[in-house]
Formats: sequence, structure tokens, C-alpha cells
Amino acid sequence: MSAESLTILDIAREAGVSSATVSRVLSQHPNVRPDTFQKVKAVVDKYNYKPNSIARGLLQRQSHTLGIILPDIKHPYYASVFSAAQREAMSSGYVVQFYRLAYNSTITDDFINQLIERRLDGVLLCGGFIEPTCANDLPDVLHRLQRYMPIVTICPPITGLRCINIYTDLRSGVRKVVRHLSQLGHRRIAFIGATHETRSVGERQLGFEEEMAQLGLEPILLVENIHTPAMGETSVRRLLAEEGGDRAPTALVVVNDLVALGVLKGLRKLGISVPEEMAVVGCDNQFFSEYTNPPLTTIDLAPEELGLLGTRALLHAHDSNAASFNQARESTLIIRESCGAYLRRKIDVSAE
Amino acid sequence: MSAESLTILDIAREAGVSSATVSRVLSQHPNVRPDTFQKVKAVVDKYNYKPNSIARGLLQRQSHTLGIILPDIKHPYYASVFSAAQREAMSSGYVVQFYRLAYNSTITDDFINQLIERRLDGVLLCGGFIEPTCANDLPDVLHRLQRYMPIVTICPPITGLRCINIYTDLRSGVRKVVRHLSQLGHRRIAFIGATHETRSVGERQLGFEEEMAQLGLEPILLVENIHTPAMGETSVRRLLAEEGGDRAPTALVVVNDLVALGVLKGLRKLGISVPEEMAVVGCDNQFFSEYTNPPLTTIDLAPEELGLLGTRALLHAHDSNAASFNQARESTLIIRESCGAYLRRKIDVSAE
DNA sequence: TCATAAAATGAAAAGGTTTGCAACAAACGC
DNA sequence: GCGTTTGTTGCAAACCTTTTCATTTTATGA
Repeated sequence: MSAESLTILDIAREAGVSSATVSRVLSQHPNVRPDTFQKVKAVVDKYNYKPNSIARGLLQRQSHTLGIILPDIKHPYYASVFSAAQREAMSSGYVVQFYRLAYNSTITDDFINQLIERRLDGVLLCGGFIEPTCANDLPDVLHRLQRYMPIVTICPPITGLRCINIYTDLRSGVRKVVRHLSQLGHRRIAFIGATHETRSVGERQLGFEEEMAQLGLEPILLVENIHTPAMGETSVRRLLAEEGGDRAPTALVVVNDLVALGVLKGLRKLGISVPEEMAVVGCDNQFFSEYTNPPLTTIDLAPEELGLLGTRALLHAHDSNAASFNQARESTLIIRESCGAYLRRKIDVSAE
Repeated sequence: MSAESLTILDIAREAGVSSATVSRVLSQHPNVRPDTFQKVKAVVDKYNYKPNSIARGLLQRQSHTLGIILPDIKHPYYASVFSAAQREAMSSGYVVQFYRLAYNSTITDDFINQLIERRLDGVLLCGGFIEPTCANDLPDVLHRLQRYMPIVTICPPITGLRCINIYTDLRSGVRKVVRHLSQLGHRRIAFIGATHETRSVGERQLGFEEEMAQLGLEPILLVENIHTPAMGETSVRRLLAEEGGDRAPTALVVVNDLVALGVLKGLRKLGISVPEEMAVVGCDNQFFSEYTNPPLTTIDLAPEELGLLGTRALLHAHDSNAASFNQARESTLIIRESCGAYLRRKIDVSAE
């Protein structure tokens, strides 16, 4: 394939200089005589020579490569994180490698070994996998990785692991949602969520339960393995079968917008109108949430900001003395129509 | 950071053998005496030694890394391609690096140089950027890249470039859609699409125009820079302002599901019911298309299959004698409710 | 013009692995 | 017991750069 395997020595020979000089020309070293520079440059251009970054990486002990670990790139949330991370990395001359770690699997030694062997310059950990049941030996595994490269996590902090951590405070976000619903008059509010497979999912549920408790309301929980629209669609029927009649909720807090998409369809099929008969709130503020019918009230988690800041932190992890810090960002409530706030406002106005 | 910079020599010394033997142990070479194997293995395990893949890559002249180039990882279509590609690559011990090339930019020499310097083992090109106006020198640029690494494209074939090409035949897909709509009785059919910024978009429009011509129908075109839901939403109003009254279309073929999402909302705001007053068809069969209201009729392009096959082809590109072939896959029409087929069927039934 | 300082260049080592070749040991056939 | 084959191991080169240090060239000042 690459018959074109020119080395710096070939260039040096042709230009009548040493390889050191060629290297200096390529890296814009100041101490090169202008005429030498031109002479070498001409040969480099003539053959379109490109230095082998593998060889350079070996010598300089850095690969100019970042790893990014997340459970599913098809999930719009992670895609946003990834996109922003790549952009930031690229603008600093770094390249990102994608490592997938499924939702319900934990970080194994083998997984870590791949990263170590590749001699990455840093790793961005974006949640998923970090389930409490796995978390027992998780800090140990990550400590080993940390001896080789800096780690930045952009998910709820992992206890026992000291590293830079940037995340959006989901728990308080969900609490805002619950408070908002209660202010709209809802008393029977249900949470449709996944089992604690990921930390961020756990945070959502915690936020829900905390706020319900504080408001003195009895929480209704449907916590199963629900993480696709299809699962959301069927979950509604189950929920209303269990909690029917006057026990039926009037508002649903759904673990994320993806699932909420299915929930909306499920309600539609049951002939339950949103928001008139049932308020629905999602979480994530995906690109499609503005376009559902009705548009979905949700929580914005600023994934792109996390990706950007996380990558930036990773790139500065070496020269930074703050080798470990947590930065929690506020989430913002995006009020659209599915929660009935606008409806309610109309009613209020007409009642005056 | 990596105080842990053990080399193969350290291991060799401690085990009392040469580095060659350690290397053979690590790569499971057959000609190693069992007791030597054990002895070395013990030291390797003791220090948890991991060979430096950068050094290995330098010597073996392969990085075990694939590049994948696409315009936007947040776009669900590309995310699907990427996801499948990564999975396939990973299962063969390869890692994928993501390179973004914006929709309306072309592949420059600088861009190519990055790939060459990284000494990737292959590159998967997933469209976007390959706009006709850029295409003049595109084959040249790619030819240069091809001297260094195999290229597989999973977008409509690029004229002037011989390489493995796997794609879904969009043109015939859109023709199927138009035929379907005409069979449902529609005569005034409009295409809402983007300017020819990407080849695949161009293919869609061509398919539309070809089939309309064949059916003897006058095509209605709204071709602007439309590629987001928001743009779709506003486009409807413009279309109906231009083509109003009895000139108004009764069916819309939308360039992709993302835009169709906005189109549906735009129609809703105008009080036009889908599919009763307006049939709508998208393209891409995204995960959300099943959950719109009404569920969107669309074309499935099997992006995961493309990602899988493309990567597989790339990995076999060296030993394959078929250095160049085109493989066009059939797209499949997914009939849901937004085109009115089910509605029509009901009408037919009641008419009998 | 000469001593000295500064700038430009080259030689060679280093980075960590794999692998061809040679050397050596062991097993085998006769 | 000896020549031959097979199986193990080590040496050293190779992969392609960058960078230190020493050396040569050029500029500076008296």
C-alpha cells in the first residue's frame, strides 16, 4: 500500500543536510539559517513528506491521542458530549479514540489494559457502566489506569477516586421538576425510570424521592429496566394498570427524553391527552424534544459544555496543580407544553 | 504521571532471559519451552507489564487504528454507522479514531495530512462534504491518501476514485416513495430538500425528479439549505405560501427524518392534519420516527449494516484482490401512518 | 586581525518493541 | 556414537523520529 515510505533520512540526504536539521525545519525551530530552511522546505514539498507521528510519539512519550469512554454513541446525550470533546481536542492537535463500554458492564482490567497499551494521553469517562454494584473494585481498577494517564470524569463523582470531575447536578434538576409539578397542583406524581444501572439514573431517582419526601407526597415508582422508547411505551400501560382509579398519577417524571418519547406514544394509544389529563416531563433536552406533540418539558444537562470543559481539563491535566476537583453545574428546567404549565396559565388567566 | 514506565528489557532482566524471549511469550509464539514461558509469565504478571503498542506499531508499520470521517456524530444516521463500525473494528483488535469534516467543507490537503501522519491502517469515508462543487479535485486528494492507506466509502460512489464502495441506493429508494404516493392518488407532490451540499442529498432529489418525470407529474421543489428540524418547520410555511390554493401539494417528500420532524410540527402549527390533509414521508428511519405523531413513513438505509460491512471490507482490504468494487444495497420503504396508506386502506375498505 | 560570543549544524543516542539470523541444545535415526 | 533434524534462545538490526551535546561556522567587538 504505502510504497511512499519516505523517511526523514531520505529528505536529509537529498537536501544535503542531516536529519536533525530537517527535523528542526519541520518543527519551526528558530535556529535554522533561512537559506537552509528554504533548501530543506523545497525537498519536503517536492516529495510531500510527512513525518511519522508514531515514531515521534515513541520518542516524546505522548501519542497526542485522547480516549473517550461511553456506553452508546447512538444516544444523543453521549453523541453531544463526544462531539464537543472531539472538537476541543482537535483544536489542540489531539485526536480522539472511541471506546465503548456497554451500559450494564463494568470496567475490567482487560479494558484498562487496552488503554494503557495504547499509551493514550488521557481519558474522558462519561458514565454508563458505573453502577453501584460494580463500584466496589472500580476505584482500584481506575487507580491503576491513573498511574499511566490522567482521568477526567463527566458523570456523578465516583467515590474513592480522586480526579477531575465535571458534571451536571441531576439530582437538584429533578427536584426542580418535581417542585414545578407540585406548584402546578399535582399531588400524585410518578417516576418512570431504569434500575440503578448507571449512576446518573440513580441520581435522578434520588432527586425525585428526596423532593417528594420534602413535599410530604407519596412517591409512585416504576423502576425497571427501561431505557428505550419502546420500553417507555409499554411501561405506561403497566403503571396505570397497577396504579389505577383515584390512585392514578396525574404527572409523570420520565428518566430521559428517549423514554419519554415512548411514554407519549403510549399515552396517545391509551387515549390519554397530554398535558390535559397527564403531565409529562422528561430529562436531557434532546434535539427532538422540542418537536414532540406536545413539545416536551425537560431538563437541560448541557452535554456539549461537559464535553468541552472535560476535554479542556484533560489537556491541562499535566500542568495543572489542581489534580483533583469536582465541579457541579446547575441543570436548567426547560418548560414547554407537556407539563401543562402554559395550559395552567391559560386557566388562571380565564379564572381571573 | 506514568512512573510505571517498565520496558520489556526490565522484564527480561528480572526473568533472566532476553527481550526476544519475553516478546515471544507475550505474542504466544509456539517455540517457547513451557518452563521458560511460566517463568517469564510470572514476572510479567508480577509487574503487570503491558507492552507499548506505539513501539510495536512503529516496527510493524501498522497502528491497528482505523479512521472514520463523517460530518456530524450527533446526526443519528452517522452515529449508527459509527457505532457499528467501532464494534466491528474492536472485535478485530482495532480502534477507531473520529475525524469530523463539516457538511459544507471539502477534504483539504491538510486534512489528509493528519491522517497520513497518524499512519492509520485504513479510512472509512461516510459522506457529507463530498459535494459536486468540491469534487473537482477531490479524487486527486484522495488518490494521494490512497497511496498510504486503503479507503472504503459508504456513500454514493465518487467518480474518479477507485476504491471499495458500499452504499444504500437512495435514488431508487426515493423513487419507491414517489411511486407509493402516486399509487395512493397523490398528483401534486413536493420535495423539501437541502441544496446539493452532500452527494446523498443530491441522490434523493434526483430520485424524486426521475420518478416524477416518469409518472408525468410536475415536480414541486423547495430546495434550500434545510437540514435541521427548525429549518423544516419554517420551510412548510414558505412552501405553502408559494404554492397555495389548488397548486398546493397534497404530499411532501422530505429529505430526511430530522427535517421531517420539523415539518410535522410546522404543519401542526398551521392546523394542517397529517395524513388526512397532507401526506408526509421522510428518509432515514431514525429511532424517533416510529414515535412521531403520526408515526413517520420513511426509508430505511441500514446505516449499521453499512458501518459493519464497510469496516469489514477495510480490515480485509490488504489481502483482498478486489481492491475496488461497488456494492449498492436496496433501501426499504417503511410504511407507517404519515403517508396515509392505512387511512387510504380504511377508506377503500369502507367504499367496498 | 584576532579573541570571543553566538548561531547553525551534525553525530549519535534514545525511545521500546519485533524478528531474521546465528548459535546452541536436545532429540532422532541409523 | 555420530550426523541430522527439530526445538529454544539470544544478539543485534530495524522501525523513524527528536534532542542533547559537541563541533563548526558566522557574527561581534576591540
